[in-house]
Amino acid sequence: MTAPESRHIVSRRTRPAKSPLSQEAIVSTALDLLSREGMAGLSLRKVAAALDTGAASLYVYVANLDELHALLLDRVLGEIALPTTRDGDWRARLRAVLRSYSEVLYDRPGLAQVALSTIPSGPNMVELTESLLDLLQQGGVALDRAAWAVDLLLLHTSAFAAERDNRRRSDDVVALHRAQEALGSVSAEDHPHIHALGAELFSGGQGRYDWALDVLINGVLSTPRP
Amino acid sequence: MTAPESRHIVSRRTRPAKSPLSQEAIVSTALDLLSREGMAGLSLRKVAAALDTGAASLYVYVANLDELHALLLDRVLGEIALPTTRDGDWRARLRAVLRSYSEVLYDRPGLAQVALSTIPSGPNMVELTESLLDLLQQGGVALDRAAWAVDLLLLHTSAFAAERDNRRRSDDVVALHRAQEALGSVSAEDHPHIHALGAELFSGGQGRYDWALDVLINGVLSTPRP
DNA sequence: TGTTCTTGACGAACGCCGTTCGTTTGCTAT
DNA sequence: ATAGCAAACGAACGGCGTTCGTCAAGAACA
Repeated sequence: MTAPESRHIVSRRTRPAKSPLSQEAIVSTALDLLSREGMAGLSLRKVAAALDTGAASLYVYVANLDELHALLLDRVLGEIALPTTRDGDWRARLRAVLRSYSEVLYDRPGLAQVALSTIPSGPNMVELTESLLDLLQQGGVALDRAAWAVDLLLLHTSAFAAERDNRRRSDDVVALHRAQEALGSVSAEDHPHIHALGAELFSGGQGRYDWALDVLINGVLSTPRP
Repeated sequence: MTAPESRHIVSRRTRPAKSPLSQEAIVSTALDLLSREGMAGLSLRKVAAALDTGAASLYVYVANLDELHALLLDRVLGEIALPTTRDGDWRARLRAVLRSYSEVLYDRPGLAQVALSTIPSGPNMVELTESLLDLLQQGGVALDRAAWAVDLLLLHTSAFAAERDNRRRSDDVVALHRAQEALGSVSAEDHPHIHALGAELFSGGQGRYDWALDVLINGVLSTPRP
């Protein structure tokens, strides 16, 4: 018997096996599917099937697909390793948090796109935001500037993860090749810079990410808010 | 009679009215639909219907929906106002080009997302890339650094446009409100920075964009490539 | 205990979607 | 005139998110 609160979601948990369907169970199952097949292979119907029920049943716990996406995102954000100390190099810690954020997104194909099309408000996002604000503060960034900087850093990192994610999709491998050919075969007269660069335009993996992050941090440190 | 090339797509243009269906016509029609209803209201079936035909007919000129998206994107990039002079303030010109890029994406709801999930290789993208490389060069940025910077600037601007785009969707207006409440009601003890910021976390429209762009430019200028 | 009320579960259906297949149509070149 | 062939197209396949009406089971109450 559960507590006899006047009236509230009580969700008979008293059943033994065959998990009684809950938002948690739905998100967990969806996360499984996501890790294995990516966003493309994630649908309410498939999640429901994995839970051995019909899609309509999910709507008791989840308003719609978008909400499920947001829940997935916040769940995943919980895996980010947040700094446990305030000693030493704040910049390294900031880099580590953002790298962790990036990896966590990248590990779930398509999730980075969700991060870019969702306004997150889950508890883990709150935690992450607070951590980043603190790190910037440690770096001497004033709080109002840090507010904008956090948004910028997260936006950039999400976009970077999404780009990396795209490049591994087999469709886009073809597109990448097309792009390399298109940019590699321009005339030296019409497009001297591109011509001079050649394959350089597509170079750089991890190094490029690190550089971009330093660009942002340096920029934040040297650009006061209006 | 058309030129008697041995064998090639000849596409009987000899018909008078009722446009004979071509990639150009398809992209134009899709662009109409896009501007009016956004990406959400854009489907091969609707484009085909607007052309008074069936969806299957489009596959002669367009490999699939993704390719149509890429074609749309590059077509739209053609509207960007590229600089016509190399005199004066290169920074202002760079800002103007990127602002133009951003506006052009923002005017078509959902197109910014496409820019983030497509590896573009169309002629207008080539032109834009060359322009940006040139602008950075004018600012004294070495070519190899500029190559990475162009990618970073475009990625950031696309992401920013996508974020702005999201915020206007009615669904996300609700989500935004939820986020404001979630961040506005945290305890001062657990999350002192967020608490101190309050509504500040959501402030800033154009000013925020301008600041972010300056962050990037300053960062690029002060961060050498490894 | 018996009866009503509430709410989770769920099958079926609606209206979309991208893409494929097989066929028909109409021009071109022989 | 006819053969060849690319374009056009109708129909269908399998998938999707979401809604609706119904059913069943536990809760609340008499």
